[in-house]
Amino acid sequence: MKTTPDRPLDFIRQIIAEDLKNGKHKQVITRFPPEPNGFLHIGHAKSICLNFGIARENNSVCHLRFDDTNPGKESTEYVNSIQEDVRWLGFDWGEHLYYSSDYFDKLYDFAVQLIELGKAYVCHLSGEEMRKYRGTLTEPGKESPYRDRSVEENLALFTQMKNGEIEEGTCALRAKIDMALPNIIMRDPVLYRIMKTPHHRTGDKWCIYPMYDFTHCLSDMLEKITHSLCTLEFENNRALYDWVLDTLDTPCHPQQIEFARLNINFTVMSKRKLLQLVDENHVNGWDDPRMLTISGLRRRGYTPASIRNFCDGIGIGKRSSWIDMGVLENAVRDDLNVLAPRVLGVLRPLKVVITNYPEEQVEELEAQNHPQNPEMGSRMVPFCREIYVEQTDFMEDAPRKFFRLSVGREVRLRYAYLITCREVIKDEEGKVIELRCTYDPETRGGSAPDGRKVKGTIHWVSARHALQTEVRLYDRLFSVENPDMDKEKDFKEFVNPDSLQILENSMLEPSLKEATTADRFQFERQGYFCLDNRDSTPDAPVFNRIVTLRDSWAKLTKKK
RNA sequence: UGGGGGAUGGUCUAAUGGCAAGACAGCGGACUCUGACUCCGCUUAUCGGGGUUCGAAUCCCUGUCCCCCAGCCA
Repeated sequence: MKTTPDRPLDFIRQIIAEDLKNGKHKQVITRFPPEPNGFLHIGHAKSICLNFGIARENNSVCHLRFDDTNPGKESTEYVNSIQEDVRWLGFDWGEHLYYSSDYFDKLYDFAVQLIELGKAYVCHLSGEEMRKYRGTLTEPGKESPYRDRSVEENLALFTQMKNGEIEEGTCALRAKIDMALPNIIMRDPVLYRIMKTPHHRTGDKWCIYPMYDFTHCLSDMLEKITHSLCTLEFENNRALYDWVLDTLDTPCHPQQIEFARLNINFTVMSKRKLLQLVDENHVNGWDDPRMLTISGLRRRGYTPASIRNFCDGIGIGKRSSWIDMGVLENAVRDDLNVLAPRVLGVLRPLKVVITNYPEEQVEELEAQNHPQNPEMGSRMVPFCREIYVEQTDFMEDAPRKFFRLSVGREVRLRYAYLITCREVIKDEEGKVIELRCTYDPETRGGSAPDGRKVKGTIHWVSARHALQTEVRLYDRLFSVENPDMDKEKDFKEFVNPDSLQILENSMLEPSLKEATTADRFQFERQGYFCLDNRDSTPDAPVFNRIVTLRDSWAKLTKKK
């Protein structure tokens, strides 16, 4: 993994480098603060790589902190999946696992302090009323009639709130700032609300819970975070972050810095929308291989390194941007190209009978596991009279540049023989169901002693030895670049109906019987594949296509 | 409309007063027992208008466009 980037620092790393250089900080501490209310997705991966990456580059630590201040939406199921995902991505928080809920006692004390300072009050405005009092973008708000309660009264009321003596929704603790400020966030924001909901960690202990803006800055401060990195939509909240820390006169004051969140085209990124896709069965769960959740990517076959490389490659900036899905796909290809052993697998089989090959004969032919890397060795693949080739590798009326099978044309069977197509067998409906070919016994291994050039090489599998499997081909989940763009239509109307294609009759070379869920393969000329970690069984293997190979032939034919 | 941010090829990122660079995409070519990989070449950008300066993507003024904020969500 890269620890010293060979490119210029992004603006956040520049700030940090400067802070270190001028002695503002001796070491940096960052944090990744997910709310445990859903599964992590590729957008979180960007933040994880940033925060843990910065810590690693500076020989420091990044805290994992669950921001669990809204018990109705949060659960330990999510806590566990988030830890698994961060670890899988290759990061380690060491001893530094924290929960905002660990700070509830301290947070409560800080709230009391604020009241004593005359900087917070208990407000009995209803939600509806509070909205009216808040004003609008252009008009200032009005002060709450409860704003000038005495410190004693506020203290007493806040204690009652804490003790469960007040019903949910009847009042809330608010900061006393300024109802006329143009930044609406600062118009006496709510700090604590009553919620008689048990918490997944603190149980029934609390019936008041602190709001994000109050919790986050103080949690950062308690953990001595130096740089608190978050996304752009929190820019307005920074004023409140700073206000809380300034008025409480805390021993340290972390710096919040905002960066642009990740957007990728042909997908949606918000937890809310991902949840809808799951709940309404547009996909099969959070870990559906078409989902850009970490668990979905893992199941799809993406490597942690490919996701890290992707995140490092897209950069950190402040302008909202859209990354092309192709960049993500390219990141796995790059990684797998080096790592993945090559095998032969026929996705859509077409039977070929080699008429001049002895009926009972079987040959074992040597095949390289990775032509660019001889150290990965070789294996033996069986060959016999009947084989399968890819349906798309045969064409009846083939154009001149189609370097594959057609009557009268000669191609090379990868690592095997040169064969020539002699005859096409069709069923009653005219569908091609079999090819009759002859082979040249002099070309064993794939090269012709007379030196004749054969342009096309195709993959094949011995019919007698083939491993028959299910293969799942995935395509982009949405058929438009930005599913959210159309305000008239729901984003789910743009789900790509062909995003999952199941092939039940694929024929793979027999060595794949040994495959495990840890393996990833390149099916030559097709793409990268792995065993599905959920549905595959030893008796009925299921392979997922991680990503296709680049296909300049497909590109060419599409153009015409 | 008040406030907070942002604008560099098709996309993303760099250049921090001194030759606008890289990646992805695209196009063309070389190589090839994977139409893959690799390699070579090419097309394409500083939001508009003023100003400061020998020199501006960068500094100043001005305009335009885009994003965020009116949850007792985070």
